[in-house]
Amino acid sequence: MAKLIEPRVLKGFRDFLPEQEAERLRIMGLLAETFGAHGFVPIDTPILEYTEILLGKGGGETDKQIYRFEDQGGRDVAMRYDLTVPFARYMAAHLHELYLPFRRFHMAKAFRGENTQRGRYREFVQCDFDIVGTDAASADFEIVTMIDAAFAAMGVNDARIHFAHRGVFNALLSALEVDSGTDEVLRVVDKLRKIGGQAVREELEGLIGAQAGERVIALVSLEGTNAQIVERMRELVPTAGEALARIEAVVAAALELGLGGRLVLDPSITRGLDYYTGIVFETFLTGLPEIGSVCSGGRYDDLAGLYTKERLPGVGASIGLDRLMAALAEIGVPSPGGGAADALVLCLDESLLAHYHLIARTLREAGLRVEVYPDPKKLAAQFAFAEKKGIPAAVICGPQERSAQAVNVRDLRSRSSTDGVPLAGAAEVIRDLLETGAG
RNA sequence: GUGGAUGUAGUUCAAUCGGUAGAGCGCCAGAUUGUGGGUCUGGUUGUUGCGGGUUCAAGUCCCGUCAUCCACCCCA
Repeated sequence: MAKLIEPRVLKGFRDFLPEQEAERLRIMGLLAETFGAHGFVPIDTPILEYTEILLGKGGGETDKQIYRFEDQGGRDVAMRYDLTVPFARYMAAHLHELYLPFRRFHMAKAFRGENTQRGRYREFVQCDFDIVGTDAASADFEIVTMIDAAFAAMGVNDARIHFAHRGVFNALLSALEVDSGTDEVLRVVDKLRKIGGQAVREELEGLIGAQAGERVIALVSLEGTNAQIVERMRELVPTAGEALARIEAVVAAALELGLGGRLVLDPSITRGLDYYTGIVFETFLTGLPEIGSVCSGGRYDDLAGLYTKERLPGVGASIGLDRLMAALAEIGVPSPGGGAADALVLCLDESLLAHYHLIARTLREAGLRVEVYPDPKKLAAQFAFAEKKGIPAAVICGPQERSAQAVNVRDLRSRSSTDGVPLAGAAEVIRDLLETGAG
């Protein structure tokens, strides 16, 4: 016998069992609905791109993590490591077939060859949504409401959207006459919550000197209500008028729409990525902050500058679906679950197979999801199968019921049967059964 | 990529100084061939992640490797 190949999967890549995959599809469905309700349209792009398309924008670290190889035609190709860069190429390629402002969403897998950790995989699903072609505060705020609506749709009431504005930070740095190593400064500040104020102070001192470091710390440590923080920012960085006006507009809109409590102005949010130029977001679950941001994004003033001379400003964010689901599983946010089907037609006698499929079709026509068991196994085994698969009802029909044009309906949760139900009335009996169980 | 921890039955976990790998739960069969959650009886479960090495003898010690988790880095 040939030696068996071990059925293993690569580090950071995963198989999904039906229950997990169903849950993922369910959440993606909820997100698609939410996005659609805001006028966002779906797109897709290839997983594989010419390497030159993907490099260049990301910067050194992402370049190292990229999956790259030569294809069968000798082309230098790479797998997308996020959805934003391919989207930039997409906009440059199709600008003339589209319209502005363009709102799109894109839920798909991305790949990074970095080290794994809980909620961090090498193959992961991102759910991106962006509004391209406008600088308006309305678009910034719309992304906030979208994040809020998306988490609400998923049944997560635990999410806090932290946001800040790059402009405030840049204004402070230029007032301090820091013009080199600003990326470094951003990265250090980004770690504030993680490593603490003292560690950040020390690192900043080495980068830009003690005095400038103190001013930066003063800005990023601000706490209080959103309005209070804006006031203090105005005092600390008087030259950041435009950015502050944008922040105020978003804060005011959030207050008016009643999501003030879930939107937190947090000057320590900077985002390491250097293409952000305006507002930036990170979303945390209050029950599990250590898993990191489950939805991040921000405003960029030129999305596709590498591929077209058209200037395309935009704002968007991305939900890390795998990380989010890992977090929800850990916190224990219940998912409605729901069985694979509503009812299972049992098999008592192989010669009745056509009748079993007729019963199934009748029930399906009444709107139920029905599965037919193929083998005439012991009833106990068929019940156990249904239970394992999460099917709540069984339809039992032997020769006697068949001649009476009836079936027996069994509630697999209460283990009680309703015998002699006319076939025409079976759907209703099952529907009642489903409702009592749900309540 | 760097540093650290972990890896034993389907699952949760045990195994002393290196000395025949065990238990609960689950699973299978029967009491009960058309109605399974109870009880009883019997039974099953292992390349100890994988590959080498040391040893009379390795789950245990050593080296390598794969995977998971933690930190750094980066990020969703």
